[in-house]
Amino acid sequence: MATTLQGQADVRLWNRVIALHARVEQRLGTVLQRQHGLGLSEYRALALLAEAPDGELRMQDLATGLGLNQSSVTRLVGRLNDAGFGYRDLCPDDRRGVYTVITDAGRERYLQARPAYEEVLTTTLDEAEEAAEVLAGARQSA
Amino acid sequence: MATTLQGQADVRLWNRVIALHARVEQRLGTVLQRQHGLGLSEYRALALLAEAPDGELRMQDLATGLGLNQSSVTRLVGRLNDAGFGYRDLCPDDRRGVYTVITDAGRERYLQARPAYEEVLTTTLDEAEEAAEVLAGARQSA
DNA sequence: CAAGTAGTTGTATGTATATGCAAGTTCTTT
DNA sequence: AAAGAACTTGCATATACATACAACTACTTG
Repeated sequence: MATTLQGQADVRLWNRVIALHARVEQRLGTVLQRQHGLGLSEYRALALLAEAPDGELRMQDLATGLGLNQSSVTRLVGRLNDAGFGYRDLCPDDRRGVYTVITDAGRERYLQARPAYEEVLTTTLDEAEEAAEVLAGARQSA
Repeated sequence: MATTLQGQADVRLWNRVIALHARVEQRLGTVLQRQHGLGLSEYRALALLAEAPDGELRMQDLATGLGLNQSSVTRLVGRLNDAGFGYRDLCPDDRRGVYTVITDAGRERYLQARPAYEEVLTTTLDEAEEAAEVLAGARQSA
């Protein structure tokens, strides 16, 4: 129950991960929203779908792939639907299952947004020299 | 505007950071909430306050320290207030400023929760062998 | 074998909440 | 007096948790 040395080292390490994560995600979100009208989760869902075979995934797979709740994915896919970036399709062999399929418009928007995403990411990681340190991981060495 | 090699490498790296972040934060949040009745942001705010000189910080400093918005901090501090873990105090030299001061109850709850926080963190990082990889940072080497 | 029953899995919906953005208020500084 | 800073408040929204429902699976019982 006492706080261990390893524990405290992990806390410090994790604090830096959190800070880096917050900064990067915030910037990515802002740029995607302002320049491409896409939320971060929506962008990532499109990315997963675009790279999936036949451009379709089941809700569950999207959920785990995005690190989101199943209910969150239901709503996320709803938004993609409303925006015309995807549509639902029934699973023929398991009628409980639902596929989300990316549309051409979805693919197009994804491809339009991708360069901005990558650029912001690279820039921000470069900028945070700390990133090198953090990712260099002082963990095992503690 | 094209997607660069560095860009794609960064995307893959970042995807792993995101996944690790989601897993760790989710577990930390669950344990703190269930076992200690504390949200993750509240716990971290208490941690910052507990370690600050005189146990007090200005809203701004809390905001940047937590990676949160000013408005979010206003409400977060409101919750700490309601829970009896902190209170507001006016800044004598700049009457726009507001200090949030941690109470004894706040310190106590923080100290109670800390071992769980550290243990979950260490366990989850250990568990994710991937973490070693991720934190080993394949960034510059790409 | 057919039909019913129990338990599990895949999604969707109701509801609560934490967060962000934009605008407003009070104080400071130049 | 004007500009800016620190905080608060109104509002919108994305997310999580609990719950509900439909479909599938495995047994049991007639």
